[in-house]
Amino acid sequence: MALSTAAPRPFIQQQNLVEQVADYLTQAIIQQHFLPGERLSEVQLSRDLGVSRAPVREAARLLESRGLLISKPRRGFFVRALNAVELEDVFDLRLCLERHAIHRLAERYTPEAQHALKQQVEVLCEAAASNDGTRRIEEDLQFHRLMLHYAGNERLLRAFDDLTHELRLCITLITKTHEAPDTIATSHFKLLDALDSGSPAACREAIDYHIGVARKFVVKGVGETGDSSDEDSADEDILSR
Amino acid sequence: MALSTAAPRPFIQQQNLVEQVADYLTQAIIQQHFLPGERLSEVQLSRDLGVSRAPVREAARLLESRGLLISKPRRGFFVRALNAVELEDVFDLRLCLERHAIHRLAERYTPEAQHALKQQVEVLCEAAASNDGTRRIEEDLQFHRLMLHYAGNERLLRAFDDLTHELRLCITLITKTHEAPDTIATSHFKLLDALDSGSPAACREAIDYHIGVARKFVVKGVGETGDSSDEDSADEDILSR
DNA sequence: TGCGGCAAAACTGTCGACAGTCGGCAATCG
DNA sequence: CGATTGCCGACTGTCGACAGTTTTGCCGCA
Repeated sequence: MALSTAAPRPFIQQQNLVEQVADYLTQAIIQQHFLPGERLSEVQLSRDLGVSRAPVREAARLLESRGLLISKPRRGFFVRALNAVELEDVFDLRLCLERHAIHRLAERYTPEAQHALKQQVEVLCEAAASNDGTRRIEEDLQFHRLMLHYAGNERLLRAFDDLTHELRLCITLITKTHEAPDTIATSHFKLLDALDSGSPAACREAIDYHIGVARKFVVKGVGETGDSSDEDSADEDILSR
Repeated sequence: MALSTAAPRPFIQQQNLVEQVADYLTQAIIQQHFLPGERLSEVQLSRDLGVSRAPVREAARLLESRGLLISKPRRGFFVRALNAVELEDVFDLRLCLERHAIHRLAERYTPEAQHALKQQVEVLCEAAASNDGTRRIEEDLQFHRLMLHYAGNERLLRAFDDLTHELRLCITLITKTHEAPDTIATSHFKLLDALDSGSPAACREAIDYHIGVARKFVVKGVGETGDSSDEDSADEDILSR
């Protein structure tokens, strides 16, 4: 577990078309170039991107597994639209994961982890002062990702990453109702303090407060806006194992 | 939210080729027809199943997102092999999810949920008496799935389902070291009692004990057997956001 | 003017094919 | 005899095409 900071990747920049298309689609979705509920035409995307339909389909499947798209048989792919309930569920799960992570982290709080988190808070504060709302949120998420990482459970981290993908679905909504810069800073400093104290109760309280504030801001922003479109599905595939 | 116990699937046999291939691959993997670490040839699968490579590729991507396969660029798909650490992580995350779920469930414990869970425990006891190890585990998982379902968070349920897919990866290992039939029964009755009591502490204690026992059995079964093959990956894609 | 039905267009699901790449094997050189 | 290099086979990544289905737009009719 050395401090592998440098990325060993960019020897040659030959990544799959699938990944490229997936990245493009992800960016397009979170920047709302494709609106929630909108249908994505495979052929049109193929034409626009200058590739065939196969990579587009596979990229779309990838994004479906990440919760950014939804496929309906014989109908194609649609941009996922989170309604208020689904968003509440997302934050509830996030609370579940982060509670667990911060407890684990408190048990194995190395100086390395402490340093990395403090540094990220500084970056976060810097970003918070800027006007780039997306960057603010990304740095915020990165701080939490670091927490999950140093919690020492790869699978837990993956579950968190899956969640953040869905969170990014309504990132533009979040930017509008995000906390004030100084609130962000103090809120994260509280997390650091709780970790320094090593008290499980303090950690839980800090993370509960933190997620609670974020949830309040986001859910407030959604309201009735991003409702799940024309879903006629009452409760379909529930319990089908 | 009616009690839809029966599987609503097999109405018409005409589901996507992708799903059919995915189901076939899933079954083949958990029945160890494909061994962990084994490479899957797309063309061979296409020939064997009588379909073209496109559905096979998409199904493989689906299973990759579920953690059953791993794709290496230009190399193809390989059956995922969980090592001891990864399995520990899986059980740690499962504990995290189920703790949260049982707390939520205790807060909204309806007679309907109570009835469904009791019924499932009966099915489970019946299965436990049989010799079908796979069925025992499936009914066990189904009980927990019901708990997650009645916890009232769809996203939480999805995270759990993702986990169980990975759990099924070593289902044959689990069957060999699974708990004794009567132990299974009492262990689940304890969960029901804790829920009936409505005490968060009791719920937490019951679920911790329950998962802990399961973890012990499974991890013991893995030991050095299912190690992650020739993974030269020290710590690659960590922290690459 | 509004509505229902029909035909055409567009789209998805699936297929076979081609090119670039990777791994293994053999021949060659030190 | 061991290591290196070039070649060959197999396979993946990508493409264009076809069939069946869904959607759309138009036309006739009330």
